[in-house]
Amino acid sequence: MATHRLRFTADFLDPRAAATAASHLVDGPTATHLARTFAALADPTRLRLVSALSHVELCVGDLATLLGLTQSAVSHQLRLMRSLRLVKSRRAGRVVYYALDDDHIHDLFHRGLEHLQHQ
Amino acid sequence: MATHRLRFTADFLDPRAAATAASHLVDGPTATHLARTFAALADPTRLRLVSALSHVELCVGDLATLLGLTQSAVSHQLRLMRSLRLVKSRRAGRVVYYALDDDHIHDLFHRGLEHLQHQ
DNA sequence: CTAAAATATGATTAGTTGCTCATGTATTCA
DNA sequence: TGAATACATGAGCAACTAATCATATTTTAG
Repeated sequence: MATHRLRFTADFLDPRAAATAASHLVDGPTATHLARTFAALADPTRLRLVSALSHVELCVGDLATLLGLTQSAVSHQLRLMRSLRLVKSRRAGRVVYYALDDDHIHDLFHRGLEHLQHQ
Repeated sequence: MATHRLRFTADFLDPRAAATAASHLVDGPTATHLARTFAALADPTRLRLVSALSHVELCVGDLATLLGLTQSAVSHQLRLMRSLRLVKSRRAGRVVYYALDDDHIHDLFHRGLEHLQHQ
């Protein structure tokens, strides 16, 4: 949580508040990493894929039919989601089944939904 | 959570799995709305602003100094964050103080951090 | 009233993104 | 082996985004 030490010689209007803020400020690399995690959930298609896969695994074609998208669009998104460890794949013959890789993702997704309903 | 009724005459490879997925699939508008929430946290600068404001309010200039950004860049982000109800502002003379508008946002932010550390 | 300080905002731009289209790869079946 | 099925992928494009630069607005001090 704490960042590198700061010189408060810079003229802050409120040095005390700035010091408090600084002690909680996340550093750049951490912020970038965390931003990538949220960015993974910052797209309607990916959110719908997460919700579809939240209780059952599905193959690419069925996901495409379900969401009303082309197979290509879904496959591109799944590749991205796999690189981000959101989903994992399992091959069965010529069919590839996708499932959530991690409960945490579904948890974040659910927290987000709760946040929506609570306002 | 449940979406509109689906015709399963479409040839799903696995109709049972598809029906299960459909019952959990979020609809388009909800997904779009939720995506906007996550998108608000999908930027390193906004995440750092949230962390800075997590325990204290700060004025625009001090936020800019703290993050090492221009006043303009910070002001633009704060305007966006205000429109998304992430932060609220309070004017005191010619200084405008910003604070988190909602505990839920800090909660989501924290959940995300936990997710990072847990892998 | 005027200058200065603090913040807000419009225009522009480089970078990113999500989809489509065409094509490539892998696997099964006749 | 060859056709068909399921999925993956590269190129290209339109839409979006976050920063910069210049300028406008608001408020205080003199």
